[in-house]
Amino acid sequence: MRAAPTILHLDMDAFYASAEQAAKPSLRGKPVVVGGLGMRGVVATASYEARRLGVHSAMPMAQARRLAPNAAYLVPRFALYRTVSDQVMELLGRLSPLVEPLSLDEAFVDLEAGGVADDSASARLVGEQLRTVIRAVTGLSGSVGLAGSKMLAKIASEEAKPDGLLLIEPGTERELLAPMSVRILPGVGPATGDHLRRAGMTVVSHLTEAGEAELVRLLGKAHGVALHRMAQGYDDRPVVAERDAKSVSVEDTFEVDLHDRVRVRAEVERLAARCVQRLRGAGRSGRTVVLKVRRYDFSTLTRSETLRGPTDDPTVVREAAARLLEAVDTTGGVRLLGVGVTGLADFTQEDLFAQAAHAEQAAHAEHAAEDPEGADAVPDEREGPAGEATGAESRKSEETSASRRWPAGHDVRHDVHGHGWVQGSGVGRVTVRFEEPWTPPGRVRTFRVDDPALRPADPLPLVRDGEDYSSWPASLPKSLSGPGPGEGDESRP
DNA sequence: TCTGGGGTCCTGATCCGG
DNA sequence: TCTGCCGGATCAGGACCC
Repeated sequence: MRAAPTILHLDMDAFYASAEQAAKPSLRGKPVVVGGLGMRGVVATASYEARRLGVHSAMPMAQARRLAPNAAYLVPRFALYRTVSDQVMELLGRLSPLVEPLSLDEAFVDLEAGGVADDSASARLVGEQLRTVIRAVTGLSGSVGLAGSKMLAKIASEEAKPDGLLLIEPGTERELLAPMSVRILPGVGPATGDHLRRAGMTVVSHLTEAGEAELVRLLGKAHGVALHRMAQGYDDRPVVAERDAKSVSVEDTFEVDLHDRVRVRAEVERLAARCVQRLRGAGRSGRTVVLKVRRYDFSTLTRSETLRGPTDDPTVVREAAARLLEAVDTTGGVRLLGVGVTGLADFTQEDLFAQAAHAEQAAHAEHAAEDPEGADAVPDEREGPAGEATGAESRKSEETSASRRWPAGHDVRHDVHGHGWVQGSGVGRVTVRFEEPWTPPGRVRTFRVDDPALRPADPLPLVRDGEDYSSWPASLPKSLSGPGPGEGDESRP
């Protein structure tokens, strides 16, 4: 175990919801819920105001609406979140070459590898500066955990939330962990948590007392050994800067269960095309095609087929997925379909067999009728912000064209009233609130959905004319053995 | 009242070849 | 030729994570 707490874990607070509040002044201080708005949507992120009402991630949207009927409900805008995430990751990259992003809003940083910290004091200084700079650049708050390992750094940031920093001093790990719920350990979810609880183990100290042999007996080799180590605070997983994806998949849950076999087949073909599009976008090919089917009763099954070589040919993947579907009983209804590819290889290793098959097929039929690039993966109406977030929704739900063109929360611009966002739409009308991230809460107006003066718009940056942090963290002491940083943890760059 | 989408990793069963 | 053993590949499912 390393001595110094120089692994940093950053976790942006209620990221999607906070970004929406930053973009929409009228929502600040109010409960905001971001997630799928359809009948079968779930909560992706709830603002802290909404959490106080009992709303949390992964909760069915219908339940959230009952708990917080007056909250603002918005569809996710990944383009905006990715922009903010890129800004944050760029700042982290200035601290160290070893940055491991876990998602859009979370990452590990090895500060020692970056030469910016080698003890508690210097690590804390970097952490506090980072929080300050992130707030200045993005307008959002993030919580920082610092410890000697990834597991503890993550636990620390969790404990620091929201908008805080916690450093776990070396030597204090075990007593800190001892009284905590077993659920804080990575790898302990609902099932394992239940399992352990039935064996009388609810807190971390119970795990260390039980011993490795007992945990292996209960949970199996890999899980048992790993958990026993984690419970003692041991975790030597390194921060890994880049890791290759091992699979690519797409899936859709349908607003209403599918019963028509023809429709099911058509959806599988569509998903296969989308999957290949993503695969090609990543410059990869894959060898194993996986079909996923969730039935009406939520039981899920997968079927897979391994080809003789990696492929990125839409025809090959589509046909494999179709074959797999033939072996699945879908009577009773299908709730979800998914198509994935694993066993990824580099794009250059073209599957000769598939190439030959495709060439042969092309020779037989003029394929003007269908586009092998997967044109049917592109939603019918691509104009406007409805494209990315709700393209799939629009085809499978009964939504009106109004809600398709004007998704809740998306930005718009009006010739007369300026920049705003869609508060709601329906029965031929769209309601817009006109405000910008740096204005006071704005006015609400309603228009016809086909008002020519109203157009979709790109998100605005969340911060305007921020301070210049382009030289950060140059002000940090390069020589860590020198006089060292000041005691204050609020030293601004 | 229900339970998203995109991933990772592990386990156990089965098959196959040496 | 038969049998047993072993290891690798494949397949399906489950748990977990954000």
